[in-house]
Amino acid sequence: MARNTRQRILDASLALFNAQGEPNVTTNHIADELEISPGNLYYHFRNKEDIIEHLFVGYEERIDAAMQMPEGRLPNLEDIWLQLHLAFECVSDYRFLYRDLVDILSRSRKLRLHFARILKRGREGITDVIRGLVQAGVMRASAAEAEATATNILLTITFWLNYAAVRGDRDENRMIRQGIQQVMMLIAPLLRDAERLHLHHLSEAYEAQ
Amino acid sequence: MARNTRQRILDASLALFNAQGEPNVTTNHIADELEISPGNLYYHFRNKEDIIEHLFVGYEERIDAAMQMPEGRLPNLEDIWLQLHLAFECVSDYRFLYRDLVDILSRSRKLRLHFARILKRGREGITDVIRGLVQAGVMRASAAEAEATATNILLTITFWLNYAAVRGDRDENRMIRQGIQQVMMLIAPLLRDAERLHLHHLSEAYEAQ
DNA sequence: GTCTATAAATGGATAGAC
DNA sequence: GTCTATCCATTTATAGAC
Repeated sequence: MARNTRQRILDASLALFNAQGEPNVTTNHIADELEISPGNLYYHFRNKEDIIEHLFVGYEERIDAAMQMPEGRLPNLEDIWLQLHLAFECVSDYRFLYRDLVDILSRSRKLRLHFARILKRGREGITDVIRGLVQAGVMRASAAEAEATATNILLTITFWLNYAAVRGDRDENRMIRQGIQQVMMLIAPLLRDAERLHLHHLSEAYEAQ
Repeated sequence: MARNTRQRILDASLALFNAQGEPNVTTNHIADELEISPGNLYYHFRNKEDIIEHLFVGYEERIDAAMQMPEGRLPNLEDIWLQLHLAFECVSDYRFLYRDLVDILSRSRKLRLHFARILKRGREGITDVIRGLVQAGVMRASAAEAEATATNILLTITFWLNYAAVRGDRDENRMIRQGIQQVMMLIAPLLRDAERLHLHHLSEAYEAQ
């Protein structure tokens, strides 16, 4: 049952962190939720930070997977849509991390380094896609505009859920859909007419679901 | 000296919150910093939340002032630059609020309502400017693009400092300059050629300072 | 207005029995 | 592996003297 309890602690912690915010969840809350003793929890993890670090490992795997672009060919608009979906859903599943991002990272040099690396990889992936679209003639953007757009997309993915939360939005799925639409609208002005039209069709279809 | 100590507590709190993050600053830290007793601090404020709420009042005045657009005429690019500067500097001066935004707002219905109102007003102000530029023929954007751009600018102003912090940026002034440039690059693709050129000239001059 | 002293509560963490 | 009991440190907050 060791593996089991350990995993249950991680699952319950993630759920509680996401629901109430990491600063508002104590190790006692987690133990209570699972109906185990605090001592038992501390048998499996050194401390709360240790739990967070293990959750982060799962997050990092998820986000790395979500950042994998189709190899050997240029992504089309549908591909991009899918990638955004994967990214936003990962962010959503680990939203506790983003909710108090600066504070959580400030406590751990390790997480700080890993997150910086994730941002860097995300930035590179997005930049590659944009450059590819420009070269394929689908998109028109100066080098500076391409850079700014990449930054902008990353910023939106990273903080969209916080923005939605602060505005008072509660509906999880709606938040994600709006985030994706927001990113798509950012790149729309850079697209050639045909693709721009295509994008708006996709957007309407998506909105209707 | 009552007024004096009260104000010193607010000043010291703001400085400490900004430097270390609000969750990491206790009322004892604040009292220590001022070399007054905790009891004295609690004579002037009911609790930590009370201090935050009073700081928020100052913030709200600042941000409201920063959102005032020139009346009776269309803003030009230089106006927009100035507005962004005022906005980013206000955000920077009260960055503790943005650093742990979701958590701080989650604790106080009052702050939540006020902040939602600020976002709403900001959104309206930005939308007005964009619409004005479109009508003046300076900018080209569909209604949906204009909406998305307004949202995007607001998102950037709100979370740029966090993004910079997470990337490991320390230089305060550099962060602000980059934030402004980032916003300007967002609207560049929507501008007519002449204004776009003008913007890039402004941008280069700004970068060189 | 300000201080000292201290209460009251919480949260993190450990020792030792089972 | 798990529990009970408990300790320690921190933080908030108040009472009462000056």
